[in-house]
Amino acid sequence: MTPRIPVSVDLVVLTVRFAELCALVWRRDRPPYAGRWALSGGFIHLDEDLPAAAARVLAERAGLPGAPVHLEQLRTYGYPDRDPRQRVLSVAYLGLAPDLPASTEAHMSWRPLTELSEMAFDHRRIMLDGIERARSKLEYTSLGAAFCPPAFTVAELRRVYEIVWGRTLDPRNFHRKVTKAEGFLMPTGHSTTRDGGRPAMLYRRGPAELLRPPMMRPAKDVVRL
Amino acid sequence: MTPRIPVSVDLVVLTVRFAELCALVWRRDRPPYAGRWALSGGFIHLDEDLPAAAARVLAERAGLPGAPVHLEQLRTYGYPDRDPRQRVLSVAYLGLAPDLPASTEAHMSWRPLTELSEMAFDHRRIMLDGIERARSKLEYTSLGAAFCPPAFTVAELRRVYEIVWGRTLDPRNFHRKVTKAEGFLMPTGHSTTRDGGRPAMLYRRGPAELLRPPMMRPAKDVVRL
DNA sequence: AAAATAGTGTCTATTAGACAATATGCG
DNA sequence: CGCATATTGTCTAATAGACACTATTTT
Repeated sequence: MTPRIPVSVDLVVLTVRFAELCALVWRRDRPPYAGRWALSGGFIHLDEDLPAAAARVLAERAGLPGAPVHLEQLRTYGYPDRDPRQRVLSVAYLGLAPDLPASTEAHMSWRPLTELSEMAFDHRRIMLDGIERARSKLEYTSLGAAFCPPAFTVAELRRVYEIVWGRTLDPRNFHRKVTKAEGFLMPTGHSTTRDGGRPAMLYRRGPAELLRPPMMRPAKDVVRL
Repeated sequence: MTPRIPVSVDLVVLTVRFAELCALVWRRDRPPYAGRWALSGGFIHLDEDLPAAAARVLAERAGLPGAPVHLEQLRTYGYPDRDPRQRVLSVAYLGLAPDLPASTEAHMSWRPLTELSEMAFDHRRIMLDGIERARSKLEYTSLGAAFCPPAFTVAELRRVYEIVWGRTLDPRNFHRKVTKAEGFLMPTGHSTTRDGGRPAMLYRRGPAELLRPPMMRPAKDVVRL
């Protein structure tokens, strides 16, 4: 007889708003961990693929149906006591989103990391793993643009990097790096003054997914979480 | 009622032998997929942590108890039809091992990739994901040494890189890179002539896990699998 | 000595890091 | 104009890629 285990999908959905890295969470209203912040999650259905379950949780539980969120599998958490009621295996997904309104209907809200020191279950560990994945993916992929609106300026992209990495970056060197990286940015032909000052060119995400050579975080930030 | 699913752990254990990248596999002797190569795996026990399950499968099913194998979680595969008998969720682990004898008792053998074009279930996809993980980890970590014996020469480490990446590397530039990388190699004070020619210094793995800046694969190999 | 492999050095191209100067909007 | 931000450019340091040379063993 093979042991069978309940399996859930939990989502670490990150965005950048008000110059802070925020996660999409809700406040539990019943035990266990009543009053603590929790990631959105749900049990997978018996005939459901994992990416489909993640998309469903994003739409139904996280309240972001159809939103342009980059979703990728993060890792699986299976420590037997992670849920005190019963053993639950959790396949965590990482979502990177532009600054979208949180669904009040789904009781979700964006909270900066500083407010999330106490979370339900092992959700803080999962969230920290997601943040570290996001930080390292900005180094060697073009995923930083997933935090931006469809058309964005180089400075807006730079602020994403600065906030996710927690370091200021030289605007001129950053500009050189991303505009010279083949396929990272596609000019839209338009510009905007929404950031003040001289109008900035607007770009869309290009087809390139990898950044070669990578843009390394300044060494100070390489410390483990 | 929450749906419960059987969960297995499958192991992609890789090594370098006879100048080839090899995976540890066994030949299935019953349906489904009778006669095909399969990864070692097993169902997780009800009270067992995932790393513990992976270690147990490595010892009992893969026949490598106590062997110095680097194990890390790879990813989770959950497509409903991946096992035709019943839905099984598989948490895959990647193992990197030195050239160890395969256990005949466990009916395991090391097979080069070229022999593994047809495998049971989705094991080829899992194995390819493991290989891609290994290839990319060689770029930015010191894990190449996990394929080597406890004491090894720079040339032996270089051959690991060459075989895993499928590219020849310049011996002098490689030597400079790894010997100047802080904490990658620790001199043992001994040397060996087992590779012929002038005696080579023997090193042990150093404490560093990350290689900064990374050693990038030549661009030709960056293509997706 | 010849062959084989290890290890060091040198030159150059590329890239990152620091920083100056110019451009173009707005109030 | 004066201010804010964008964009281009320049100089320098670090690193990678290409390649020559010397060192130390075995046969």
